Parts: sequence; structure tokens; C-alpha cells
Amino acid sequence: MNEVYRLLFAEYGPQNWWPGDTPFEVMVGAVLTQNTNWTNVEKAISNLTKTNNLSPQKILSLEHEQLAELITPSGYFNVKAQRLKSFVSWYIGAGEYQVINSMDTRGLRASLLAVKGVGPETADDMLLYAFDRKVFVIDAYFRRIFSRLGFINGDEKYEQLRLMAEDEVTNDVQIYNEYHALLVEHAKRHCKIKPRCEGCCLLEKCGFESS
DNA sequence: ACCCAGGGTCATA
DNA sequence: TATGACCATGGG
Repeated sequence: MNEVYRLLFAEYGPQNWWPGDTPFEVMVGAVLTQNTNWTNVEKAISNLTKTNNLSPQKILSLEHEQLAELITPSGYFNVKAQRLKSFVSWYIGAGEYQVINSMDTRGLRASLLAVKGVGPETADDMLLYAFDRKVFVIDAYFRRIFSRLGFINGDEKYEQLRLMAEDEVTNDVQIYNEYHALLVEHAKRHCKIKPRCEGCCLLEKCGFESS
């Protein structure tokens, strides 16, 4: 997996993730991007920003219909309005960024996973990109690319893949940060045209045998 | 017109 | 434990 990282980084360079001006914006984006194209999320975040509603207190005080309307472009707006509410309730109740950031990674991860609407990937997005914690994010692209490369079957459980990645990949939070972003960039460039193609164009460069 | 996107929850067997 | 339904907009 380190070889794949080297190839991706050589091809695309540093990605400087996560797009967002503040940790809180990163976390909001992590919820809104669930099963959703990032360009749609940008529109939703832009709506929150330009109406001066991108803060924990503002989101919590908005009516459901108002919040849902603002985030309409990101899809699933009724579900995500509720998820943003539950997340922000936790965020404020837990003491906001500085206090939350004093938690150890395991405790913080468990605390995030207890929030309705925050699953494993969303929690790990937040841990890695908002709290700078050393967790490897597993997503659909990870499964797709590494199953095509023959590294995994693809239907393994999230936790199994995360631990495998954290065991294999160089133990560095900055590497984890770039790795997930690079996988997304690679998928955007090459896997989107043929989502169900059998191979992966990384094969040509790294010489791994397809499964 | 069809397929998919930087998932997660809930009901069912 | 493990599938399936559901959520919904916007771009290719």
C-alpha cells in the first residue's frame, strides 16, 4: 500500500485536504458529503456561509425547514438537516472544539460514533481532517481501487479495513491525510468514466496482478 | 433517460 | 449477522 501511495503522490502531488476554512466547517462538510458529490456540498455550505448560519449555535437555532432549504443542493436534505442538528447538539454539549480536542482519539471516536447520523467514515473524516488524529479513512473508493488491485475482496467490514490500512501504511498522520485525498482524486479522474470497469489504471504503473 | 456521488439508519429474517 | 429500502439533488 505504500507503493500505491508513492505512485499516487508522484502523479497528483499534495492535495491539501480537507477543503474548508475551519474545523467546524470541515465537520459540517463531512456530514453533508455522505453519498454526495462534493460540488453539491459546496453549494450547501455556501448557502450557510452567505446567510451567516455556519456556526453551531446558528444551526441549532434554525427551524428544520429553514435548515433543510439551505442545504437542499447537497441532497437528502431532510435527513441531513436532522443529522446536522444532532451533531451540533453533541458538539455544543461536549464543550466545542478546544474541550473536545482534549479527548484521546479512542474516546473521541466512540463519542462521535454515538451521534445519530455519524457513522465510521464520517467520524474518521472528522478525526483526521478536523482534529488531526492518526486514523485512516476507508471509503467506497478505497474498496473499489484496492479490490481492483487485488489487495482486498471489497466486502470486508469497515473496521477490518481501517486496521489493515493503519497496519500497512507508514505511521504518519500526514500520510493518512494525503492518502485518502489522493484516492478520491484518482477516482475522480479515472474511475468515474467507467465506474464498473474491471481493472484499475494503477495496475499499469505498479505491475500488481489483478485478482 | 440512466447512473452515480467523498454514507448511515432502520426494519426485517 | 446480513441484506434491502430509503433518503434526494445535480452533473456526466
